[in-house]
Amino acid sequence: MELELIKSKLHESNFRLTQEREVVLTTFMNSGQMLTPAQLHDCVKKEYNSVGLTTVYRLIEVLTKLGLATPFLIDGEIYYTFCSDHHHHHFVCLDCHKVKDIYECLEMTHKYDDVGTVNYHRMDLYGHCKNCERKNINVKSLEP
Amino acid sequence: MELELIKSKLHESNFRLTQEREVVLTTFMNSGQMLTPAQLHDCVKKEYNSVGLTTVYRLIEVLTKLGLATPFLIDGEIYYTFCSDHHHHHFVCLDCHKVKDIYECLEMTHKYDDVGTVNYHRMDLYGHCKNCERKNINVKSLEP
DNA sequence: CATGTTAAAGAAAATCATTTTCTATAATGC
DNA sequence: GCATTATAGAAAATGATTTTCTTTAACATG
Ligand SMILES: [Mn+2]
Ligand SMILES: [Mn+2]
Ligand SMILES: [Zn+2]
Ligand SMILES: [Zn+2]
Repeated sequence: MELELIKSKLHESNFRLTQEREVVLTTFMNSGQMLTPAQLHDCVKKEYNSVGLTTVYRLIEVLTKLGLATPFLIDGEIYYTFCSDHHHHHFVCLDCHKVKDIYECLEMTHKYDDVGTVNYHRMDLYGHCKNCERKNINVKSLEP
Repeated sequence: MELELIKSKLHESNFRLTQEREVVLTTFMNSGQMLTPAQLHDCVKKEYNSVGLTTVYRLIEVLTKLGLATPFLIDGEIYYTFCSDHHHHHFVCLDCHKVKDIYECLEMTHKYDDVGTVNYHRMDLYGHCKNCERKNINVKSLEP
């Protein structure tokens, strides 16, 4: 999903397209991983300097409301990842925190009619991405 | 899952079975819903009085480590529900916060080998339980 | 391209959930 | 019982997030 499309979505909802938002949004989208607000703030500071942490919090709030950011609760910490607003699932690497979208959905929702009305569902897979797998093998091979 | 089994699990891990823990644990298990630590504390106070909030926090921490409590992130709040430690999925009612276990699992994990190694997954269904569905229909029928 | 309107930025302060500290108590094993 | 040690609970500390307030800049309008 490209920046221009997101910008038009913000625009549609009467949010202004400030320079700060564009900077944070670009960093967030390009990271490909889940980040805490503080981590995102750090990433932004590396490239551009001085965007307030408050501004980062506020953008994450806006994106979450619009369905463009998804929160993950890992070990008591809340992380966010940028997301398109079409339904999909996620694979999260527990090492590097990279997130991969999984667009296959078994649409199993209807199978659970007996519990009540299912409005939506989410499925998260947790593990280790191929990149980190490789690294971990190399680390192990160095052990005594 | 009955109380005695949980108690033996705690015991195995060298946790002491205090009166306070038994009280909080019983309340937690019987609630059938997800609760914030503060909400659980309130529930406990209704029946027995005076168990410290700190104690509630500590029990939730212990249970989570043992895989006997599952956290849910709903609208920025972290809720916990008591859980058996066998893999299963959940249906959460967005009205009353009751949680239903779903023991069917499609074991689809292997299908996603291409993203990396999947250690575990979770699937959560969100909606409205039959009880709340009924209530909501009644409420609607009262509208002008 | 002014200009008025208003959302948003940022700094500082406030809030509030959670954790830590410390002492007294009670659970456990012998 | 008795010694050992984890835990309860009160109070304080911490720290993430939110709120407040003033200044700035985005946007619509003509
Ligand atoms: Mn996504
Ligand atoms: Mn469960
Ligand atoms: Zn990885
Ligand atoms: Zn319900």
